[in-house]
Amino acid sequence: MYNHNRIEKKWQQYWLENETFKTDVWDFSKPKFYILDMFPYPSGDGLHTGHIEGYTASDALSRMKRMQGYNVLHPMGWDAFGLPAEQYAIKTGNHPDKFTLQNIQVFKRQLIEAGFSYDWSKEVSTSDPSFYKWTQWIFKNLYLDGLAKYADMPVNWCEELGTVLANDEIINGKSERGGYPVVRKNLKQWVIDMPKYADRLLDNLDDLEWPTSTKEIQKNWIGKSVGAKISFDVKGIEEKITVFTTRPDTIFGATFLVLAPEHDLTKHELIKNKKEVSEYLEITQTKSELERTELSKEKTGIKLEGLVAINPFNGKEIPIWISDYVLISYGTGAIMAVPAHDQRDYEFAKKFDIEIIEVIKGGDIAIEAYEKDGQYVNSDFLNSVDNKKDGIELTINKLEELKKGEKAVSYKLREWIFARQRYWGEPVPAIHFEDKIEVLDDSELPLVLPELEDYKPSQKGQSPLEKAKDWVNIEKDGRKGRRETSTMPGSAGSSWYFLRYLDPKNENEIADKKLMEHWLPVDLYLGGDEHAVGHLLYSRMWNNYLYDKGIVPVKEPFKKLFHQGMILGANGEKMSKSKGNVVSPDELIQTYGADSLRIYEMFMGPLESDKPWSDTGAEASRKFLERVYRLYQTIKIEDKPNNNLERVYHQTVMKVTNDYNELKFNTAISQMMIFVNAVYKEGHLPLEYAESFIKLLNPLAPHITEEIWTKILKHNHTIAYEAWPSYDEIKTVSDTYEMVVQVNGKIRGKIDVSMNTSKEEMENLAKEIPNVKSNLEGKQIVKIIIVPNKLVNIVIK
RNA sequence: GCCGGCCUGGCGGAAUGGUAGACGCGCUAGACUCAAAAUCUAGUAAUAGAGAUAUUGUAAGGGUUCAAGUCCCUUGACCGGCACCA
Repeated sequence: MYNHNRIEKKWQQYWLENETFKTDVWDFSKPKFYILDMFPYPSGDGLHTGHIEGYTASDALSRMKRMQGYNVLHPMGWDAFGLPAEQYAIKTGNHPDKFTLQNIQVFKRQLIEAGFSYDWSKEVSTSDPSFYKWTQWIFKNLYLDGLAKYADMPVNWCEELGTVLANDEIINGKSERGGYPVVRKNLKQWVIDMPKYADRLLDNLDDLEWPTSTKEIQKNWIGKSVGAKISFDVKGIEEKITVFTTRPDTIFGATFLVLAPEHDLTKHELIKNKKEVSEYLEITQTKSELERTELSKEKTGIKLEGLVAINPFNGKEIPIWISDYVLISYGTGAIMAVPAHDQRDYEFAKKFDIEIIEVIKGGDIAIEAYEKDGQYVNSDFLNSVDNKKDGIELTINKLEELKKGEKAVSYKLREWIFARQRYWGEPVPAIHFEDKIEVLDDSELPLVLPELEDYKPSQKGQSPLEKAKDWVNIEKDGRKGRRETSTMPGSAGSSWYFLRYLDPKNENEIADKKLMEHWLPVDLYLGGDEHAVGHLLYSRMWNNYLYDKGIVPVKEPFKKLFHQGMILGANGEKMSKSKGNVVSPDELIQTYGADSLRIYEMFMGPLESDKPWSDTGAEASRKFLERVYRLYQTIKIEDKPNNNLERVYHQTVMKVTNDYNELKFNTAISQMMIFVNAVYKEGHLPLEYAESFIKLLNPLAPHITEEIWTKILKHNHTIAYEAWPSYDEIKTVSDTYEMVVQVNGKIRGKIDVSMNTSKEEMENLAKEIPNVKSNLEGKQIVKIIIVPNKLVNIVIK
């Protein structure tokens, strides 16, 4: 039995005292490796098993890379501002300010006790003024460059949380935090113009080594559609109605237009049925987002009497309707409805008895809309065109000639709603003067969050900062103004924190340019997949923007991305307090030790999969480490070679090295187990192998290996920078192998032969095996397939 | 509805188109022990057989191939994302 508590404490202290893992970022003499973890928000719950999982993986890779001679940057910090941290504080009756600091202390202790090799001299916290000075500075620049705007627009309002929310913070019409209802509301709000970067965020994905699923999620979220904008004249008035459509070629089937309820024209004075229209608008406005998008519900709408649109090609009059199935936030907020070839328009037309004109043959429009390809009919100049692509192109060309339309793209990606009417965030560094808005000068940053006793959200849409009257009302150059009282969302600080680790104390810029040039991009970014459309999109956008400004030298911040899977409870369900299936890292470290916990979480299965927890499995990892420790105490370690172990040793070095690089820790561990089993069987261990094996195990079990390295192998300093073992690929293969003999693909025999036996010899040996012989009896050999150094397959008839 | 992923023993899982089940857990038997734990040894996909061996077997069905867990098609279950996006 080894005493994990004593050994682990001792080495954790040693690493801290000796600053073993402090990175000299200015040392450019070695190849760099920047390996980044998604930093946690410091809730009072402390670390959970999922944190340990991802952080162990990145830590193991960091430790190997150091031993391989890389200058490794492996930092950690705190996503300390934002809704999660603030909600947690409110829930537990604490002030977020001190509470956050307290929680950070707990997290840091836990990370140290797990044996992670972070360089704590690079620690950052998003709620620290010296950090958020630069968050505000980036915002200021976004504003000056027209990418941050104060605009009147429909936003997501959550009454319960007392704030607006971004689209990625809403799941199925409810707030991600707390699951409260969210409604659409028109409000003046700070937004960041994500759509402006939509194309680049899409195109750059091709160059990133990211999981395909994450790329797909981002592609879907950006939701690029190519089509056309078509402008319809409205009879008798100046205003036109512009619609966006991906199928301009179906325009001869457009039998009505539909406007979103929020569309400007719904308030036009020539509308005859104003009363009914405003009644309809009122009903739709009180609906929550969830109700409005209920798919199962029947379509509703109302016809605008007194206004008709004109088809630009044939002058046909087209009625105009309002319906909430058209969204103001997508395209132009108006569509041309082609009921014959769009199911939604079809349902609407059926319900309100509107004409349905078939323009593409192939379906039966008496039953349903036909949305596939086919020959054009009833379509004037398009009737002779035989495919969709040409039809669309020709239509757009004609529209352009008539000056009635043009090619257009539309995105689902919307503005990032950037303000929160909450206390715990970076103050937006802007002042509202009577005539205009101004952002603060660099010299006025950071704009420090005022201390407030009562920081709780109000339900009237006002920020708690309104209460800090002295702070809000200011006079500048003789003009009276009011500070913006909204704060920034949680994702603000996390959109650029990876830059700050390079140079966390720099007071003059985000980070020294030379450092950014050397260290960026992040070589490997590890974290959960729940940030696929939030943080991972925002930070890409900010980085692209900073690249455009010449501040950051790379377009994309994270070259390679990896998501660890979730660790589930033993019952296969997500760990949660209410289900009572949560396991606590503190307890596990106390019982089994950090090394055991690390080994177990890496051995459970592939890093990327969700895996259920098992108590016996955690115990088994402890037993493996015991077995290793016992091996070094009981087996004879001598400075002389052992041919019986040579092959398995080289195989182990090769497999462990390759698997670590690919984050396949489960198979690396099983190979180390195979090696240990082989050594026990042999009863003897050459010194070279003994030392190398401890190096191989060190990244996953750093404490026990440091102990063995110094106490048993008698070295007088840390193993952290010892050279990583090398292997000889030739020595990984034996000189004999088990040749498999198949008859018609079924195994009929196996025989040991020497490597590189000739094909003829292989065939002859195969035919001599009794069981093969009897299978061949009386049969005709059709073909013999020989795979050198592997197998013989005899095909018979 | 659209997009992506996944499905292998009792369990976690392993398998560059070439011996399915590595490694570990659990279980069974044995050694050690007064006994237990720990440790060690052997066994452990199913069916039949004392055994050699044979047959079946990677969600279901089909296909390609000398050879399929792996490639292709169809279907199903589960997980995730988006969803009245024109």
